[in-house]
Amino acid sequence: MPELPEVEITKRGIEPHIVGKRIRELLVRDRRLRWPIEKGLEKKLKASKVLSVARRAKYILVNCDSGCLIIHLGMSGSLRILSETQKPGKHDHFDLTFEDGSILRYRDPRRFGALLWTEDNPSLHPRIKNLGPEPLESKFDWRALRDRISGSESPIKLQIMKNEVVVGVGNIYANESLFRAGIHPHTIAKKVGTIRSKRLVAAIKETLASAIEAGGSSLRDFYQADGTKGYFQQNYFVYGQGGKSCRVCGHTIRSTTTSQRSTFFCSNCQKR
DNA sequence: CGCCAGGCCTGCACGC
DNA sequence: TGCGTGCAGGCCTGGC
Repeated sequence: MPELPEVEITKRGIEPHIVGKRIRELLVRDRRLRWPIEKGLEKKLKASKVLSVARRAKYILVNCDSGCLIIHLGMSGSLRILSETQKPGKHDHFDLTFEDGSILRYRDPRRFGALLWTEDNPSLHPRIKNLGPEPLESKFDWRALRDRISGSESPIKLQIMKNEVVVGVGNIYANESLFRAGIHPHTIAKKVGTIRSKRLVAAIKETLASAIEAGGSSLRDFYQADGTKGYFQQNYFVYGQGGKSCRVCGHTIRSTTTSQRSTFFCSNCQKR
């Protein structure tokens, strides 16, 4: 499943192949994504030019001269560049084809992803305007975190997974970041003070940055933008490691549930 | 074959 | 009653 590092890798992967190109057509095979692809989008995109590609949270923004495509990969989505026509698979729901013959192909077996469109500034789009800070930007610091969680009685793990607190931290990296910060996932958020807020922010940044550097670790169904398989490193400290020995201290990694999501932690390394 | 994973929006339940 | 907050439900399908 693409988390922020995978989305960033995908964005970097497609960017050089589509910026500056003119769109031949949008070919939609199945409109039924998380929100149906709006009717008539094909017409709006015809002969548009791609100006730039950006990322906000887990959304990929394809800026065109006629408006902005907003792409979300959901849990099983991927984008890749094809240099020539290839027979589409069962879950290849749309293609964006270019005048030079190349194709940006979207695949998403579970259809939790989305293709949205705005002719406004994309930062004003309803899906984007209420998002919290980007984890890798300097604006996301311990004060920003503390200001958003200081009143909360809910577990810190839930807070860092909330998009209003910080974007791009899904279940895998929430578990990993809390391990790196030495904080038990069920710690009540408002009990995380200054020192631990600093540690947690640093841990989130390190965890995400190193995953991006590694080329995007992920679950099975992630393909890199060029179509080769992702690295599938899965050398996580705690995520998916229930019952195994902690790589740092040797204690057994515990697994539990937090609001219906799987949670992993080392009870020796992580304190409440 | 039944269940689970995952992101994230929506709607409900709860407490002041 | 109203509001903020927390949390469960639902979407979907491949893989165990």
